[in-house]
Amino acid sequence: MALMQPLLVYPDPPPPTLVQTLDLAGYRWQGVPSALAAERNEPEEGWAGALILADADPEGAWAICRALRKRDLPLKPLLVLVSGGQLSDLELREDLYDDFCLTPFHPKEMEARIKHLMWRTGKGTRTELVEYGPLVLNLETYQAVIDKQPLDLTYMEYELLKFLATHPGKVFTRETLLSRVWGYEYYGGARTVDVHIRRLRAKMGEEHNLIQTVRSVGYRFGQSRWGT
Amino acid sequence: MALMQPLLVYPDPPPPTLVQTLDLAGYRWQGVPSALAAERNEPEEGWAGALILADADPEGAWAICRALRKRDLPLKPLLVLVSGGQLSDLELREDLYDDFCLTPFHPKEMEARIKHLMWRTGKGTRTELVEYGPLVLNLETYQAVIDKQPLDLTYMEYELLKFLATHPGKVFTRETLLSRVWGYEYYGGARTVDVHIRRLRAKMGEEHNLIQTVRSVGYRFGQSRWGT
DNA sequence: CCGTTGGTTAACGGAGTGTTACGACGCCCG
DNA sequence: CGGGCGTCGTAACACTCCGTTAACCAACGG
Repeated sequence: MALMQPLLVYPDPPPPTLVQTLDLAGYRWQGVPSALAAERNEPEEGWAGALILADADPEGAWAICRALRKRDLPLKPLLVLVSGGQLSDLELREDLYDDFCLTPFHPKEMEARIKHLMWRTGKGTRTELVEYGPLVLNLETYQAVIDKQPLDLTYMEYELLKFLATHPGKVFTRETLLSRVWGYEYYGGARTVDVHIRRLRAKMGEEHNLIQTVRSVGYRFGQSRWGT
Repeated sequence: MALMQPLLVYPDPPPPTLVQTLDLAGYRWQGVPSALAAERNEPEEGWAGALILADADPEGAWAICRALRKRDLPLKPLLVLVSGGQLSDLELREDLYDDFCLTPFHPKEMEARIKHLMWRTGKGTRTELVEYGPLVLNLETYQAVIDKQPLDLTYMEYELLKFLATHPGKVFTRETLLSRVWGYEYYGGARTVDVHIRRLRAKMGEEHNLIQTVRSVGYRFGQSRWGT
């Protein structure tokens, strides 16, 4: 059961039970203490996937997930380990993980999940696209297209639009957007969101009002899947 | 908290713990005893996904999975429930399921898996709804619909209607409404409530008198639920 | 250095909200 | 039967708050 590329594991060092499970299953792996280290220690062949323990240090764990997802190759099989009490944390972070496993975990279950995850992404759909009406986001190339015409978006604009477009219809407060798009510990004026929304609207053209403002609440992307 | 399409569940009837979990989470579901029944009883909207219990009758369960996968629309979110001893069974059947869960399961884990599966496959996510007769409030999108036609409500109108609709039949004094909808330490004229009630009634149309005034007391939403 | 990107601030306009005034209706009591 | 009183519906008005917008500044990276 040899794996060409190593698994990324957070934190470093991982707990003994996890080490034992991975070694017994024959996986190559490497612990990393931070997002920066993950980037720096990345092997030339790249990571085969990531295994993030979130029960001890949830904040750091989700930060890592976000960092990994925002990389040039956001498509890593990403498995998070959470405690039972953290199940509710998963709800608003659907996009940050591919699968999860409860701690304490059954070694066989962990192994099965890793295997299935590899299988899924191996034969997987390479077309990582987000589409909504005339808008298409290519998550691999970081390009946006509307009405078949390329959009020139900056990094933040792209991230904001991506987040909104992956949750169509849902209303988000500025605070939520700041925490989910900018980062959890971000502290800045809420008007920042307004301005970025405005720039997005300007670049997308006035003909499609894909982003609607819900007064006294926040912003919403697209129509509710629901209407009519 | 409703799902447009029902979940397919095998076997029929499912064990009580599963029934309870699904009902508590607010999912529509339907048990089917066989692959044939699954095809025959398929609702017009189709299945939202499948939940296959494999611990009691593995043979039958995998047969169902195979049948579902071979259909014209093979890509259903398919979740299998297996016991710890069956983990090795998963290995050779990677293509027959999208996710799995160990029995006995944690209700919250099951709910999280279903939700994540729905999200992954892009199918409609479970939306939090408040429904009463012809009125539907979508709490995620801050949209209101009556007789399948969208209502354009302001923030306060929406909040007031939401509060009333979540307590159908109950009478609230203006003071109570002011404190529960506007805020606890709100101090303002009681006629404020009247005006908002009026605007709500106007926007909802005169044909449904969903909001009734109880003279000298306050307002009530929906029909009173006095027995007789 | 200059150009790009991200974030802040302040002014402006307008939708949303609360108040007031007045008329209509019902109820009690003479 | 008919005032008088309290309650509710309605419309108009004024003000507050919120979102938009533009301009400005800071942090980069070449």
